[in-house]
Amino acid sequence: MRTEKAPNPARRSERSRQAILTAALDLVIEVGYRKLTMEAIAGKAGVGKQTIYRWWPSKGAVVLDAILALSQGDTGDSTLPDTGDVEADLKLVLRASLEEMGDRRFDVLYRAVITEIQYDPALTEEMGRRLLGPMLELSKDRLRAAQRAGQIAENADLDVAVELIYGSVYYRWLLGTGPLTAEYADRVVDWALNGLRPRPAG
Amino acid sequence: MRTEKAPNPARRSERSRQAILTAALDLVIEVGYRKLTMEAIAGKAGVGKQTIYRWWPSKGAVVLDAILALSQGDTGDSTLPDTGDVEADLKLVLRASLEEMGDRRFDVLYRAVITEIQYDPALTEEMGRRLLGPMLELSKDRLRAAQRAGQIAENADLDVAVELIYGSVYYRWLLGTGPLTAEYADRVVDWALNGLRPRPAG
Amino acid sequence: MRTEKAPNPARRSERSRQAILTAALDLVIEVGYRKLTMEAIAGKAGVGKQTIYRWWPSKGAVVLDAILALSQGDTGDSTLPDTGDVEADLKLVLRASLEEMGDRRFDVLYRAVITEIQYDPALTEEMGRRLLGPMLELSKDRLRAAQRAGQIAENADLDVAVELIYGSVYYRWLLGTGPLTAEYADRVVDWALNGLRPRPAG
Amino acid sequence: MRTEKAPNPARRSERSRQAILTAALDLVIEVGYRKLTMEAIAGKAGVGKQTIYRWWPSKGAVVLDAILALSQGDTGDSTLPDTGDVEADLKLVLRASLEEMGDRRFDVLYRAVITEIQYDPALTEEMGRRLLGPMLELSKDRLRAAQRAGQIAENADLDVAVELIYGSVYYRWLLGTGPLTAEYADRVVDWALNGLRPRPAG
DNA sequence: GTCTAACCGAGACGGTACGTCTAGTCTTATC
DNA sequence: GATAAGACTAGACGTACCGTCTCGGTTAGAC
Repeated sequence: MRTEKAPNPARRSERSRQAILTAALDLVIEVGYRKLTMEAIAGKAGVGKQTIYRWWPSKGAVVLDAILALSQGDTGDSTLPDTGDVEADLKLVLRASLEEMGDRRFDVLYRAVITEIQYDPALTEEMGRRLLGPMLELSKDRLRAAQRAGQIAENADLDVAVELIYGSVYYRWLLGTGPLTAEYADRVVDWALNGLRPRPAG
Repeated sequence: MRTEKAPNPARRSERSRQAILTAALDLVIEVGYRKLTMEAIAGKAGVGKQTIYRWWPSKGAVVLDAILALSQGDTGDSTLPDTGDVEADLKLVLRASLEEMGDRRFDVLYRAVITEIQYDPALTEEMGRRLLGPMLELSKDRLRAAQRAGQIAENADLDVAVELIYGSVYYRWLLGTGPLTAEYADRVVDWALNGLRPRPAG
Repeated sequence: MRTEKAPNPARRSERSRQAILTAALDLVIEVGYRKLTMEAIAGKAGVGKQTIYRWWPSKGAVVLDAILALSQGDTGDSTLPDTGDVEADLKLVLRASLEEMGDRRFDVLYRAVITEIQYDPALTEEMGRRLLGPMLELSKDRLRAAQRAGQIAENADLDVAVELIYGSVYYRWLLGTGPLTAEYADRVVDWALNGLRPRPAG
Repeated sequence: MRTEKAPNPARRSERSRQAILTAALDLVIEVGYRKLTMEAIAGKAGVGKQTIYRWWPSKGAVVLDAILALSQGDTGDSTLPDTGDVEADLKLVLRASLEEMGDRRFDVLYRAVITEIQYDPALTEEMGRRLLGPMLELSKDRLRAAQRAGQIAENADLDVAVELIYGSVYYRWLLGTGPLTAEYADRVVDWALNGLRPRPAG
């Protein structure tokens, strides 16, 4: 049996933890994920390397934690806007997402994490649980409200619906198959919603 | 002025080129992309490192080339099946894609390339031009045929349509937000197509 | 002015002191001096590292103390054997020394300390005062007795004499220039004594 | 069987070799052996660490090589002075040795190597073969000449003789049991030679 | 059919970062 | 206040690869 001699979290230095996350964030934005090194993080944070390795298993885990600390509360318990017009609301939200993706800092950060989760199931799970899951859930909530309002078919598959929408923009963003414009966001929402609307009796 | 002293492609050793691509492919599947090294490729291919650097700028470029060599002809001039039933045809095609994604070798290889293009615009361009573009075009061709057959609305936005479909499955595949089952492929096609069908007049 | 905040020796834990010295001794013999670490000593002694640093300035000081505790009393107030035959007595003593040097535990321990005093004058002083000085003194005492017995010249330089003898064996032992056999001990005593004997008048 | 993939000495960079030895020498004198690090040597020599590890197994091996390179030729094929008076000649030589030991650079360097050979048999062997052996041999040669000249007994044990002499001064030097003065050198030679002289017949 | 420049395999090189280890200090809770 | 425990900053360890740079040894047009 494996007895790794786990460190005692009660003794953990909050000051160091903060310094590491902040340094990681600053550096990944400054030099990019590929050129981000544990040594640089430790140096900038004024921390021994061992302190990083004690609490995180990898560079990717540090950066994911840093991002999560950043977006903490963003999706905490908020909801999407609900003006009564689901199409307008979704377009608004999606345009905001695209705008984020156009922000260099967001772009660098999220590409880093998404790159990393390709090779680390534990990170994938955490990413899904703490970031992507809540985000999709928000949209599903909005669609559910639309369902109750009769704007969307009773039997609509909301899981698929949100993935149609977000999948499209992530596809373009990650694979670079086309420009990420607000106009594109609108078209995606248009055609995705088009299939969700209640059918006239018949 | 930049005088790179470009190598003369006429003198390029075809034997070495093949050995490098084969070695890269074998190794990336064997040890994963992260642990793939230029030295290992050179060693396995029985080739000097310089020979690799002479013809490729980076590890990612080698692997992309290796993949492209693999899938050469796959999408060359073929078309998607056309049984007259666009829904069935697309489901068939999408199920096949998901099956590929479930194949460890494909999975490792494609994640490697997609990871890589996040940090290299030149690779992104090549990937889009030689792999993703043609793939999307095939589906659009099939949808155009469906349009002609009246199964899909005249004004349907086919660019968006194919990205709704492929975006969904790539989203799940890359972000790990859910299982990639054949049943899921069907649901995606169902709801994506649902919005594309011609509306009854009025 | 230097205010080191010296610890209060009155409160020193005798139990810890013993445990540390014992652990140090065991470990240095087990793994060798180079691989001996303060952490290992602390761990084996069931003692905090700080407790070691509080009472000893360095690893070498601990080991020297451990050795001194070991050989405590050995040279305390004893004398060398005196059978009346100074040559035989010295050979006996020197053979015993060589035998010790052949004992792995003694060897490891003493090499450790001798290594250490090369870089620490305080340790050198302590080593000389508590270990080497008394040892040389014993031999000088025996030679003085031989002088009184007329076996050794009145004017013989006893300081030099004992260093001729011990210097030879330490030289071989530390520099590895030849085997440390009993026969070698005899030859050393033979030729060293040879120059010390009283000259026939003239 | 062990196949370490040995480097090819033919390809060895002489420039790097020299730079490493010089840097090691400078640094060991500057900061002492204990604080000498491979990284510092590499840095000062303008060399990758791997280049050091490729050709030397340890820090001690580098320093020994550096010293050997220094004293190259010193003992190459030279002989000790021979004025006809063996006592005077040996005193001269021994005083010179003591003077060296008083030179801080020599002192630091030789203590480093002697420290090191306590833990590395391979270094001990090399040290003996290339440095100590030749040195002792020189003195033995001089004593042999004295034998031929009738100043030393026919049956004198020259191996023991030189070790009596050098052993004494190394003992004081390494164990710090007394001052290393020219006067001490004289006394050592006096009493060591005293036992070697031919006995008057009878 | 030579010549000769470019490519080739090999691998040493100067570097950078890795992840581990230990030093010596600092912190916390216990006795 | 000394202690056991152990987290902390610091920095060297020895290894792995990077991408560049020689080295001879082919090898393929140009003469």
